[in-house]
Amino acid sequence: MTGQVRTVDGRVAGRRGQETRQKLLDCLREMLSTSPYRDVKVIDVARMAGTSPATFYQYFPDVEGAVLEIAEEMAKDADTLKELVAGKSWAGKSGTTTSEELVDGFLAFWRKNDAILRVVTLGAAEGDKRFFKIRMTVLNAVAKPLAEAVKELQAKGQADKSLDPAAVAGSLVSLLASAAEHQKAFTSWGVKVKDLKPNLAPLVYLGVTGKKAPK
Amino acid sequence: MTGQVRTVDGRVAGRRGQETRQKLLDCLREMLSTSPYRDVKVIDVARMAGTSPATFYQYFPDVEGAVLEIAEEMAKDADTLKELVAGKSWAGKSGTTTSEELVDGFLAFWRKNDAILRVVTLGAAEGDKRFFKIRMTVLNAVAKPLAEAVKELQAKGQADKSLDPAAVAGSLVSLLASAAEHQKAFTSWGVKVKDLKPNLAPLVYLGVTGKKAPK
DNA sequence: ACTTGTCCTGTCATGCCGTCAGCTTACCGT
DNA sequence: ACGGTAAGCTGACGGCATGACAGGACAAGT
Repeated sequence: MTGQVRTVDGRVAGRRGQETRQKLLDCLREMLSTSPYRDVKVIDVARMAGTSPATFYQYFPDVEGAVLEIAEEMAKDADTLKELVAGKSWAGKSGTTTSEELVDGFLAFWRKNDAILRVVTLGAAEGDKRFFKIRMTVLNAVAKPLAEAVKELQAKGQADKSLDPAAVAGSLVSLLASAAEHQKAFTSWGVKVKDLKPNLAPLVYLGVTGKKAPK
Repeated sequence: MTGQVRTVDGRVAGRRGQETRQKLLDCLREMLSTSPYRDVKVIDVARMAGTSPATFYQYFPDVEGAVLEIAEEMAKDADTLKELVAGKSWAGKSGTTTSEELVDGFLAFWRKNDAILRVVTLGAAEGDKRFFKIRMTVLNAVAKPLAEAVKELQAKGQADKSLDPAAVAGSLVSLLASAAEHQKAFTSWGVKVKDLKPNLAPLVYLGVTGKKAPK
């Protein structure tokens, strides 16, 4: 179903080939987290993988193509983020717990994938549809269930109905993404990294429920 | 005092030189808004400016150096953002107006400079101190006075004192920046561009005052 | 050992990078 | 008007990355 892995010139990749391919992806990932995206060169990736540039071009059309591969892998992984929101309660103190766990889980995911997410974010901002779609997959993993939660609270009359649930959820997820990507900014505002969660969680709670977080 | 403009090899730039330099910057700016950052080449900028690559290198060490120049210019411009918050009232309905004007002004600024801000954001995320500083200058133009406003409200007992004003202000500014940079994301959530302001403004109000926005 | 298809790399044409020497142009004092 | 001086620009060049291809190495089955 998922079609075998293929080289650029159409051959199917065997065991050894897939290993090489994977090694190239791993090295590229490593490279992305140590050099500016603009400076990542095929030749460096190939060197690090102990192979030649020609080999790289056998498996990927260019650096961007390989980056997309890594990004898609990560997007699959983002599915686990759904469970941070789906089926969770926002009532009273358990709502506080929910928001804290959401912030924590989201920040952890971003931190784990920060290098690739940086590139995805850039690509999306530049209007590249493929990167945009990947970014939306990640954000939606949280935003969709979050919007559902807001809608339910509104239906129960426990939240401000004048707000669009999708907009609220989207805003909160954007906030989390931005905070995760630029943690250093908060540090320079005097907010220590370990204080990030206690400061963001009440805002999430506030956004979802429209009420101050209970003690 | 502000030292004249100098070429890379130390000559002082005269009238004609400054014109060329400026033309190169303008073309680079244009280029950034039409091509992915990774694909912006010195030779293209030079061609567009009707000059040669060698001339480019006379005024800038490399593409990044020229980008920094553009970014610094923009950062100066960001000073006007202060007035969106400084001295504004958050009481009752005038608070609604304040938050709406803030959202509007901020989004407009970001839209106007989106290409260069994209690169600045990337550079900052990659840990480049020069880009980080520029980004903070822009964000602080809003975040600092906003934190002041929150602090004052807290002092008057009109806002939740358990939250760090700097963290709240930083979060809200991050949210605005993220929303501005990824307006298309909201569109894909079914939030039209013109609905962005009415949806973000109440959140800002909510974040600052801790209360639901009045009608 | 031979065949077959996968896998890798040497090599090459092309194009961008970044530098330098040297030519042209503008400005200034006399 | 004229020459001197510094600013301004570019052609040319070595170096390196890109991307394509053909051919050799290798593994597996017969």
